[in-house]
Amino acid sequence: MFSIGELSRRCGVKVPTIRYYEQMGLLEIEDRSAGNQRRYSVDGLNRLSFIRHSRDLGFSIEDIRQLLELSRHREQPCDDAHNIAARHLRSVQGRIARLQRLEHELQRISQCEAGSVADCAVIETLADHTHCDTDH
Amino acid sequence: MFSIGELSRRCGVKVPTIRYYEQMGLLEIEDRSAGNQRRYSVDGLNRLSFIRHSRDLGFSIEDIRQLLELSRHREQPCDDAHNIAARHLRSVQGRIARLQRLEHELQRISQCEAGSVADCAVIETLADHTHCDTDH
DNA sequence: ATAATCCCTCTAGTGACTAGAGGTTCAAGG
DNA sequence: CCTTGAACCTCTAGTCACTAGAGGGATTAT
Repeated sequence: MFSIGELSRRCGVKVPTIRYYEQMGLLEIEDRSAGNQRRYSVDGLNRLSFIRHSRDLGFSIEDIRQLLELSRHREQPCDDAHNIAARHLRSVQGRIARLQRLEHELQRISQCEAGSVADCAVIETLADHTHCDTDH
Repeated sequence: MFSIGELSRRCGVKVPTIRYYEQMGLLEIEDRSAGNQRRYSVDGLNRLSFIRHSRDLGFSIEDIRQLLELSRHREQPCDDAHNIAARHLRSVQGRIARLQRLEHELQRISQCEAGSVADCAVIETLADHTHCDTDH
């Protein structure tokens, strides 16, 4: 049995975050000490690792709730899991594309060699969208 | 003089968002109608365009506050503006790099051809970090 | 027994909005 | 001039995934 602090150290998830996941219904407390402190088994540890890893990969709490539910039914088809992952992948790709457009524009306007605000491309471009290369 | 609704249409910023920018101290109201409604001049329109464009480029409200302040002093050197833009560019690049690692990993685990949860790479990988290629 | 560390619950704050309640003002048509 | 409907006003609360802090109780090592 682990205390919440031990679980925290083993999974690399902060203590208040563990309590937050519990509140969100991702992680049940299996037991309490006589003095009302949370006690976890290796099951809890595995479940929290799953949650942490999913969060690292950018899945939302809601996605994780569904993925956890799916993972409990080992004989079911895994299409739903694939759909969740595919949707998330598309969202990540969309964000990358958008950020790359921003990167391009920021690089361009950062090349300004002006000395004063009056001629500065950064300020100028922000004030007037027509100075931009791409949409964003 | 424009009403807040006109400003909204011209700048493509929603009405509550304009009021939010005002509350954040980015946009002052220049005038009010007899019945207490906001009235803006072309100055307000330019300022809101600046704000909107900066937001489109991903600058934070705090960054925009500083950029707006800088843009008022046309004779000052523009090093500060460049620093803000450069810092933001680095942050965008960092986010791109991280998202690309996620993309890679999500693509990899999405290639799973298993039919059931028991053998599904998506679920498997989430449960066990050692199945990953890269850090994230 | 005591001190240090851990843990408990509860509330509120973050950023950049968005939604809604409940009421007032404006502009156009009759 | 009067009515109607759209637009406007302020204020509060909700979003997401945490994080910080207050004010207390439990556990563990000495």
